Amino acid sequence: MSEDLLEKGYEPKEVERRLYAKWEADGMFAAADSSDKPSFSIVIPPPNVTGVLHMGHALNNTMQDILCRYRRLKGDNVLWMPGTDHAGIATQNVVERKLAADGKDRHELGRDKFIEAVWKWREEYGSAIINQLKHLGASCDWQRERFTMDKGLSKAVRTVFVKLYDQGLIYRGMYITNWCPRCQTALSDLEVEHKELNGHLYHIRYPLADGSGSVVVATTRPETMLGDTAVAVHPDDERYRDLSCDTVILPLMDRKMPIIQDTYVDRAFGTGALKITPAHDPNDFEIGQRHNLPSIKVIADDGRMTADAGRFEGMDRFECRKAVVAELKAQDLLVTMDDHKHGVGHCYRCKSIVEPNLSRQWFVKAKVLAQPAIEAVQSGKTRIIPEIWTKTYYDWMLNIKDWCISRQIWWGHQIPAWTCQECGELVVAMDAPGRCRKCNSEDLVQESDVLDTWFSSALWPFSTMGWPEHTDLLKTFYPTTVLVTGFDILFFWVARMMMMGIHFMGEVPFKDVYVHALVRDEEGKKMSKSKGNVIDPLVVIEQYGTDAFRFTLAAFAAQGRDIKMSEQRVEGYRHFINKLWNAARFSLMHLDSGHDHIDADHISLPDRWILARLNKVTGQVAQCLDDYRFNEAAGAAYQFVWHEFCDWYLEAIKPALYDDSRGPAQAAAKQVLWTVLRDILVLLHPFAPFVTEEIWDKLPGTRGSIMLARYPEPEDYVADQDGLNRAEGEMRTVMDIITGIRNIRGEMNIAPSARLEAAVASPLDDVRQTVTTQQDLIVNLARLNALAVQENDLHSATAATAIVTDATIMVELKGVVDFSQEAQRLEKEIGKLTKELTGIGKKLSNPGFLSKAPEQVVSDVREKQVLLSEKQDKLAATLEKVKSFIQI
RNA sequence: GGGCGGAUAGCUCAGUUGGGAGAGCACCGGCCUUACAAGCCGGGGGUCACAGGUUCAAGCCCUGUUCCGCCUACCA
Repeated sequence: MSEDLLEKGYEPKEVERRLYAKWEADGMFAAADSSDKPSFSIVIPPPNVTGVLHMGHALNNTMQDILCRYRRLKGDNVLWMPGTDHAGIATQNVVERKLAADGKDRHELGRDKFIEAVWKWREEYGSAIINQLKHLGASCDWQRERFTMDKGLSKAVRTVFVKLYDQGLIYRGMYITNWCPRCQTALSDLEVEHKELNGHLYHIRYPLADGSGSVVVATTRPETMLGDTAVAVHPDDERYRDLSCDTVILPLMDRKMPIIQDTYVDRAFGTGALKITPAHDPNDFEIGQRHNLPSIKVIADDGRMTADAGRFEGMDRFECRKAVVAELKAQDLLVTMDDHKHGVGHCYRCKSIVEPNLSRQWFVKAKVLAQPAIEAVQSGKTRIIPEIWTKTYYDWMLNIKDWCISRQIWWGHQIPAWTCQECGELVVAMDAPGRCRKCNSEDLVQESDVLDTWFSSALWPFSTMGWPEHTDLLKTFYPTTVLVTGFDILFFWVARMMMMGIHFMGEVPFKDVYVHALVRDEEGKKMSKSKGNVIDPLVVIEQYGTDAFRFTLAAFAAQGRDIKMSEQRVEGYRHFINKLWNAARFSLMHLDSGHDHIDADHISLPDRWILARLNKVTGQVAQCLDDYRFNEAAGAAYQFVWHEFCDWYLEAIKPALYDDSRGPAQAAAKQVLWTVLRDILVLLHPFAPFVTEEIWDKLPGTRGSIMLARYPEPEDYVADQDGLNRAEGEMRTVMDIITGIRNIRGEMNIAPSARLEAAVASPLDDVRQTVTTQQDLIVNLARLNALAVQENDLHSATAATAIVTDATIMVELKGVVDFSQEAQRLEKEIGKLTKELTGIGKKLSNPGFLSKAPEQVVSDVREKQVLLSEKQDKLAATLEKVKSFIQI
């Protein structure tokens, strides 16, 4: 017996800490810069440096880790590139809040000091999420960890910016953008969250300048009228064709402005007259450009009214709205005020209501970059899985708008552009130019804006591998094999990586994109702090162990469906981990050495059967993982280990293991047990890395980490493949017989301790032979006294009968049980058969079925009908006997 | 407004070319059978949302309806 017996229960905490440290120390996660092995690479979706591990991270990284560990076992050179994102606005907000707690704000500190404070903050707290990933078991190549603000990545960012600018794909200009008055920065369209709010639609009368009447306009934001510079109507609108005057007077401001005609106006909405505020509405801005209208900015960057708002100056924008409405009412210019539901943009970071605002910003001409990114997916260079997301991807890419990349914050990559203070020349360059190239002045000032965080993330697949240098790493691992990500950042991130990767590397950044679902709470709601329904993965890990948690995530990760997480489910998989542990514990009691050979001449039916099953299941699990069907992979492994290996195989070989007189048969059983357990560990390792490594370490005959093991291949076991395949059928018969007897026992409440007499009858020679050779096994697992094997059914009035394929089982019950129970049991069984036979009969009496269904299907159904009705007849005959016996 | 997904056992969900409705948990009955009571053995339970259609045959394909959920959008 092995000396390394396992403890009675698996205690994950200590094991996880110890093994992870060892893996890291031994460099088990390290990728080779170049290698003869096939390459497999994943770049991690870099978590925000401010982040704490949530369920989304846990799922996302568990999947990546399963793939990486699996590919290592398959023999690949695996790179899992880790890192974090500087998360511009998010991080700045966090640090600002921290300053505010000390009664300070960033403007007091100044830009340089503030950035210093952010770096300091990052040093202190920024590795939190990395440590949490380690708790999850993530096998990232930590030596290569990157940060979107580190030196190399910053260089990549500047290089890309300069190139795109030189190529005319980046430009600067005054445009309407989404503006967050709280964060005081522009936001991209994607960073705005639209929520339906109950507001009002105000109808306001604008008098005609000649006093002959008025035009009524409708708006949801009356305060913006202070910045109106025109009223627009549709050119074909009859209502406004014959106005006596083409000028109106803007109420409250007494400003004359034109009535213009533009086809943008929807005649059916409101009154068909649209007030135009070029400085505060994106559509109005475009109309304004078309008609050369002036823009008057009445809402300042901080959300307060400007001097151009006249007497409303200094008011908050919402306060001003009330004031404007009140004045309009007083002047009898407010025609109606209707309830109106409409979408309102909110800042995705601070949830403030976003204000469309006119400002000078930098943009990327996205359409040019999008086209090749569309084609790459169409041609299959990049596959999106599940495929359903390709349509979403196309839709967005085809309608893509220019990407506003400048942000008016301090934390981020400062835009590498300088303006000459003498002549106004704009210089875009990698580094600060010493002099103006035009006027030679030394007085150059760098843009204060920084880049959108997603600009640097877009370069992640190649910037982390050393680009713009031509590194071995890039050669070996770019394009990456697969990107694993949630659909919530499909546009933010995936689409932009596609664009940048193709543009700068000339190749797609990843061959596959696996898009997984969201993790929700038990009721299917999104987890959020405000709802208080957040389940902390670290708490789950603490309570149930990492392996149980990972297995749960994998088992529930069906493609295209959100996961509802509850602790109860994790508990179920903890049981599984414990089951594995105990199975290993049992095995180790009987294994004292490794085995590189199986004595095929002495292996038993259960031995051959479990090898055949292992063979199939390893192939199945591998195929599922290759197809990103994590739940099926986990399910197949679970079913095999628990319900085939533990429930049947281990029970079946116990007699051989305990009986030393069996010599070669015992030896063969140990060889098979060792082999199957070894491969089960490897099979499960990607899902449950810790417990498998811990058992591996205790398993005699294994050397080094399980991470160095080889994933089992079909030809690994015995040469006799036919024998293996036959074993499945033979074992099926044996198991059916055992289950049949157990069923009688259970249904009739016969104590397990009661040893029974049973007989199996079959007209088929090979069935009888199987049963005869497996007599001991059946006697043992069905808890019999003796088992007779015969050709013809033996009708006993005092026996219970069960019928399985090609065999009849009889269990003698005389003196054991009350026979009325057996009559009831038989009636129930016959009832089931009758129901099934009715369905089959209907089918077979349908001429359409007989003539049109494939021959195979028809004959299968016929065969089944014969089988079932034979069974029914036998049971009916038995029932008669039992009844007559009762009457006696 | 446009688009997408879901509706299957009490609960959570699988169900990949249309051909015998499954799992886990929960529930009921019986077991401390020398790895495991975090276990073992057995069992009950479903008009596959609704209405049509295609087909010999539909949980699966088509059309429509209802109810959830999500994404997206410049109707002031």
